[in-house]
Order: sequence, then C-alpha cells, then structure tokens
Amino acid sequence: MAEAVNIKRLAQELNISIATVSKALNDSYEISLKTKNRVWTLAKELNYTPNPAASNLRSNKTKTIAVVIPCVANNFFSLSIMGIEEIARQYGYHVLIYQTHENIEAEKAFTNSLLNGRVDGILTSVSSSEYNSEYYANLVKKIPLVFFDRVYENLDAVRVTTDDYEIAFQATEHLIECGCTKIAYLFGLENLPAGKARFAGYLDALKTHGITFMEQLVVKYHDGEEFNLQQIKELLGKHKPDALFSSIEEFIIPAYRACRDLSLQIPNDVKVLSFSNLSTAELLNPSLTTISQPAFEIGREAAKCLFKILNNKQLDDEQNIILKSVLTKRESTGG
Amino acid sequence: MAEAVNIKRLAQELNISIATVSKALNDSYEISLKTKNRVWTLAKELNYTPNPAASNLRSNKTKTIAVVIPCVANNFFSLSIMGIEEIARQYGYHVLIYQTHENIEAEKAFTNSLLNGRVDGILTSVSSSEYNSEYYANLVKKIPLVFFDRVYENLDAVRVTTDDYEIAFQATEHLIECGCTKIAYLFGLENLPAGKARFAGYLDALKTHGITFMEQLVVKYHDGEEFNLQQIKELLGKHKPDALFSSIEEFIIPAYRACRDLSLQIPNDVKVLSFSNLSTAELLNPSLTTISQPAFEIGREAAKCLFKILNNKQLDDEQNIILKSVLTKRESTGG
DNA sequence: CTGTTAGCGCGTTCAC
DNA sequence: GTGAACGCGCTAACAG
Repeated sequence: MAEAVNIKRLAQELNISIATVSKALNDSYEISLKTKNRVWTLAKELNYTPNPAASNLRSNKTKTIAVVIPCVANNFFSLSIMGIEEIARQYGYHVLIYQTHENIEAEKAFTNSLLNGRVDGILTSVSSSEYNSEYYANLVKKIPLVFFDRVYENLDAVRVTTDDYEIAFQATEHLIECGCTKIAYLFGLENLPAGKARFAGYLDALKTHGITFMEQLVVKYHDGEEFNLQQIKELLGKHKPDALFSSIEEFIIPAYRACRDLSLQIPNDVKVLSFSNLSTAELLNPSLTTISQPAFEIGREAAKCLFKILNNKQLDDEQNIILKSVLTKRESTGG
Repeated sequence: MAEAVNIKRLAQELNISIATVSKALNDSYEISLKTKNRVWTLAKELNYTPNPAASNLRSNKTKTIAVVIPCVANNFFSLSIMGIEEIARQYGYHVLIYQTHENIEAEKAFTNSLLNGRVDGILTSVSSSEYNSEYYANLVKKIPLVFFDRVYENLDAVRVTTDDYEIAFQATEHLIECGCTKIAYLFGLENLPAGKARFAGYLDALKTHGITFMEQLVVKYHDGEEFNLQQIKELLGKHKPDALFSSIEEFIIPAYRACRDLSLQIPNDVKVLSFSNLSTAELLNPSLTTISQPAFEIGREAAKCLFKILNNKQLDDEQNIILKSVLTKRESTGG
C-alpha cells in the first residue's frame, strides 16, 4: 500500500552507498556536510522515515512503552493516560494500552507478551482482584517497570502513589466535624496497599475522635453493580448511618442509587463523601465533597521515572514518590 | 535484561535447523507431529516468544493498530477505546494511542509517523479545529483507515457515525414539547459533519414547530473554559433563553457554571439538554436530559471494520455505518 | 518431511 | 569521506 521508501532507495537515487546514507541521516561526523545536505533534502522530499521494525531489531530499542491498567473508561485512569502520553511525546515514545478489567490472568498474559522486546518499559496500575507479589517480583527483574497508584510494595521497582492514609483520615475527620457519628465505609481495593491505607485512615480518624468502629457499617466492593446496590441498601436500611464514605469512585453510582431508592435525602439524611476524579460530577452536584487524586500528575511522574530508568539516569531519591490528594469540601458535605 | 531465547537457540538445543523450528512453531503441514511436539515443549520450557520486530520486518505485519483521537480523558473517547480494545484483543492485536488535543498539526505528525509500517491500520476521530480533507484524501490511499464519530466524508474510507441529525431534531422537539420557545444552541464541532448535522437537526425542529431561529441564541465553542463561560453568561443575561441545548459534552460545565453564577434555577428558569456520555453525571443529577451516543459500540464497530479490511474480507454493505443514539428524557427536562 | 539459502531494512565495523 | 560486508531474528523459496 505504501510505496517503499527506504535507505536503499535514497542511496540509489543519490548514487552513493547505503552506509553513507545511514550515517548522513544519523548526522555522523564522518560525512561531509554537502553529502548530508543532499541526503536530508531527498529524505524530506520522499517523506522518508526509518522502518521501525528494522531499527528495533538492530538496536533492541522500540521507543515504545506499555500502559497496563484495569480500565480506560474511568476518570482516574484516563487522566493518568493523558499525563503519561504528554511525557511520552516529549521523549518521542509511543504508547500501547492494555486493559485488564481487573482480571489477574489477563494482566499476566499481557505483561508476559511484552517481555519479548515489544516495549522498552511498562507502566502499570495493578488489578485489585489479587495481591500476588511473586509474579511481579519476577517481572521487575526482566523489564523496567513503574507502578502507579495501585502498586506492589517491597519490590525493586519505583512506585508513584498518593497520600491515601492521610487524605482518608482528613476526610473522615471532616465528616465527624460535620456532626456525623455513624460513618459507613464503602471499601474498595481491599487487597491493595491503597485500599488498606484508606481504610486505616478512616479507622484512625474514628479512634482519634473517640468513635467506636462498627464492622456492620462496612460494605466491600464486588463486581456487579446490582450486588453493590443491594448491599448498600441493606446497610442504609438496617444501620441507618449518617454518612457514607466511598473509598473508590466505582461506589458512587450505587451509593446514590441506594439513597434514591430509599428516599433518603442527600445530604440531609445521609452525607456522602467520595474518592473521585469526576470534575463534571462535582460541578453538576456542587455540594458533593470529594477527594481528588492528582491523576494527571501521577501519570506524568510515573512516566518521568520510567524514562529516567530507560535513560540510565539516577533517580533522585527514593523509589517511592507520594503525591498529595485534594479534599474539596463543599457546602454541607454531601451530595 | 531478558536472556535471549530465540529460534536459533531452540534449533541448537534440538539439533534441527532453524527453518524447521520456525515452521513447527507456525504449525506448518510440512512438519511431523513428533518434531512439532519436541519444538513446542522446549519452546514452552524456555518461555520462548517470537521477537516481534523480527517478524514485523519479515512479514510486513505488525499486529498493531493505532487510535488517533483528540483526547483520552473524555467520556465518549474513553468508552470508544474500550470497545476498540475489546475487538483488538479478539484478533490478537496491540493498540497504540495518540492524542491530538484538537491540534491539526499534531494529528498530521502522528499519522505521518505511522506510515512507515509501524501499524497495520488506523482508527481515528479527527480534530475539530479544521476540515482539511486534502490531507486525508491522500492518507487513505496509503494505509487502511477507519473514521469514527468525527469523520471526513466523500473519501474512500469507512466511517462509523451516529444519527446526529435525527437525535438533535428529537431533542429539540422534546424541549419544544416541554414548552420552550427560546432555545439557545451551544455549537460545537462546527467544522465537522457531526456538528453540522446536529445544528441542522436543531434548525429543522424549530422550523417544523414554527419557531423562528435566532442567531443571537447561538454560542460557538472555543478553546479556553473562561471564554465559553463568559459567552454563555452574556447569552443568558442578554437574551434570556428558556433552554440551553449543548451539542457537545465540553459545554456542560460552563453552561452549569453560567447558570449558577447568574442564580438561574435549572430547570425552572432554564432547561438544559446535552450531548453527553456522562452516565455518572446523569445519576448524580437525575433530572438532566441527555443524548448518549453509543460510544462503546462505535469503538467496536469501527475496530471490526478495520479488521475486516486488514483481513481482506468484503465489507457487508456500505462504507458508512450509522448507529443510533439514545435520548434519555428525565423528569422536567433539565438539570 | 527437513535443511539450505536468501533476504526484510537498518546500523555498525572495518577496509579503502 | 565513503563503501562493502555482516548480522539483528525471523520467514519464505527452493532443494533434497
């Protein structure tokens, strides 16, 4: 379909050897400026661009990275991708996307398929369905890899995360200051450090303020919208909490639905506070208090780290970069 | 980093020729089952996977497609990507993502960089900043390409779109039936067929119902949130429309903000209706009437078409696939 | 059924 | 300054 314009073609048209063309294109000192100019102008004229497969094969570098995430259609991850892409462009890299849909087997299959030199490095936010550090302990030895947000700890790999514990603590405290005493917790990512840290922040805030934790007020996230909806409705009906703290954005919809189905007024009957990157949602519903992770920045930072590694540069300090989330308090804390 | 396990290594260990190994791996009929089995087991043992660069170079097939879109962090596009990815997985293809940020030069640069055999085909939703069909007329001759949603017409390329005219007509009619007579139009994608069709639907609905179109009620989208906000505020202040029809989801935020800033009650003072794929937003604000394009399906269909082309299969009928959008009418039409 | 040979397009080495 | 020759890992043509 595309007429082959390769180094050989350029060499023929200019009546010089292939090697000379190659060197000229790479601006080698061995080539005269005159020859270089002849090559460059013809290259431009014919729209020559080097064949990536050929140079990959030769150089073992692909100028490509992979992003392995649970799902693109999620505010947090799509913003992260934006950040990643921005940095990738600066470095002239291409970005492959793989969605695991929280399926650990798919996750392994994808990453394994990347080990044969398809990409120079991987950025990943792991599936929450399992915490299997064995696999990743092995993987990080084979390919440059940076974790972001959903990470594996205690591995020889950089991770970019946020202040999950602190922000969950502050958020819970905010609910308490608003007068809430029965704060239900919608628990997501329970297998992962991020999920555990958020929950710990919630627990410690209760403790600090002398509120006894009640296990009945916790609902754990499951796949399947209906199930979550039912669980929350049951929670609301049985235990009548005065607030819902949603630890992941996927819980917002069932939480709102449950309240509506039970004719509970938000925020009068129940206050709602959520981790969320839904800027639009916040605007449409200006009274929703939210925790926004700096998704875009996380993507940027993670990508920057990966490129530092790929360029064999020293990483500044730690292997663990922690960015700050933002707690946006709205009128009357709730939706 | 990864210890080289290639076809040569397998051949040596098994004391057979490289070609035999290659054929065995590709399950060629020329190779005995016994030999195949020996090769397969060793391959598995050593975790052999073919080097993609080498096979790309030889076969001129990359098993990779590119998706070129304005932005990932957008409900419509992120859902489209999900659909594309799903189909790509089925075909064992990899997916590269490029964001143009509505910059036509970036768009051209990206697509040009894909012409040297980096990908087998391209899926694109073009930038709205310009309608320059010359470039694409040329491009479609060079590489298999499918347009989705934001398309170029009259080119020899498949396009997957939605019923923009019809749904805009219906939506406008709905506002009229709700009693609105001064319906302002927030005009996006004005250079593209989709934007034109939506506007035409709006105009014709007005006409059908005997309402005179007023040019002052139109606000055109520009980059820069603040500018849009000001324009809408001016519109609301000067002309006091009883409804806002937003033709793109990017207009929702400034529209809501403008109403809030002017203390206009939605939907009592102004009804609001928008193109949108914000399922969350709809839920948080259950009274918002929306037009949802089937983003996921569009992605799937577009990808399917591309793979049919790549496999030299006949496309069923037309080069133009039109999917139906959904008008979700909510209580009292407005936000 | 198996092996030999010849590249795919590029970059590098070493002669000249 | 320039060119001939080789090889990255794999596949396809042809031979046997």
